Amino acid sequence: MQASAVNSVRTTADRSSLMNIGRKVDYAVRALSYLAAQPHLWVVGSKEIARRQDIPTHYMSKIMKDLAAAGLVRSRVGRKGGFSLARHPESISVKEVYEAVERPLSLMECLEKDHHCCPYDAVCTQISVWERAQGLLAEYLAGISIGSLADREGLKGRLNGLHS
Amino acid sequence: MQASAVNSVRTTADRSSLMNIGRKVDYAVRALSYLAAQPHLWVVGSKEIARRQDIPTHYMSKIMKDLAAAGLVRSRVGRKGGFSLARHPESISVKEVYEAVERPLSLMECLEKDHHCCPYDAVCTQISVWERAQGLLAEYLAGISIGSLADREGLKGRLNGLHS
DNA sequence: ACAAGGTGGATGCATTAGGTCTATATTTTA
DNA sequence: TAAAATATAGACCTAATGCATCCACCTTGT
Repeated sequence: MQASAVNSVRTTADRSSLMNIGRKVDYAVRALSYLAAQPHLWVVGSKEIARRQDIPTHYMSKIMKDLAAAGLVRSRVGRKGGFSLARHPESISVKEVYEAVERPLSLMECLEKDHHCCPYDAVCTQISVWERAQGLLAEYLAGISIGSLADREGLKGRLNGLHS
Repeated sequence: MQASAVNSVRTTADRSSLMNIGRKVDYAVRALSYLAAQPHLWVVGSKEIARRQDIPTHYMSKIMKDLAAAGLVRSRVGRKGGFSLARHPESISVKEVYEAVERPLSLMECLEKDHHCCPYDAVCTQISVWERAQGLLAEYLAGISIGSLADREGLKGRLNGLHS
């Protein structure tokens, strides 16, 4: 009788989380992509987003909270409530989304400002390598907008479209 | 009288492993950097590497095993045994090192060949983004050689050098 | 008033990161 | 040949993390 039946189809076969973008970011991008394709300021309920993009319902609530806290979406509480983008879709980058739900992009602790991760940072030969790698990544992701990923139908809809 | 006293000075304050290069890779690069600065085919015992680069001794043994299995170092068993680079330092890339001790560089499961991580890959809007990001990263890391990171003295030695 | 929504937080579980230890096989050298 | 120093193989341990689920509460439209 309720929408809880389907859920994520993924197997538990997660291999490593090192150097991996997590599901949280995946889900966040999916959700925002869906919102990005709606009419301006259109409010969409979380159930709808979750269903169309196949995101675990309750988990997404937490994610949307993060996105709201970061100022990427606006939420409306109460009946007929839901979410809408708080900014122009073209102005929201994937890097921002990542940092909204995860943390500032950082390939190693050493690279975090004022973190002084290990006593050797003054003489470390690798720091500059990871720093540059991280810079490349950040620059690229900052250049990709949610607008460019807009998805009016949602994954489910488009997948079924292929089948028909 | 023994080398076991110091160990890693890092606090336990690891934050997240998502999108993080792990310590294993850090240690592997340190070890290879040290070997890269030795005379050609010079054999160095693991105790010495561990001491000079401040790597947990037993943990490093496991790492060296991976590096040997990947053909990056040659090992010599028995007394006076140890490790030496199996290839020219300039020909060993950081990407290879990463993949020797960790796994093939992959930002998301979806990107792994033939993994078919989720039912939506055919209609996914984000895959190409992560694919390109991963490509940039891989390309950059493939261009950095262990030779360019060679460290004759090791972190400890060079740090003390600064103090004097 | 009440139902449909978001908010905030407690809780849970499987896996991984990171590391230690021991037993064994191999080689040098005394 | 015995002993010492080394790598190898793998079992084992622990805290933290990833990925959720659930619930009690507060807001708002009808």
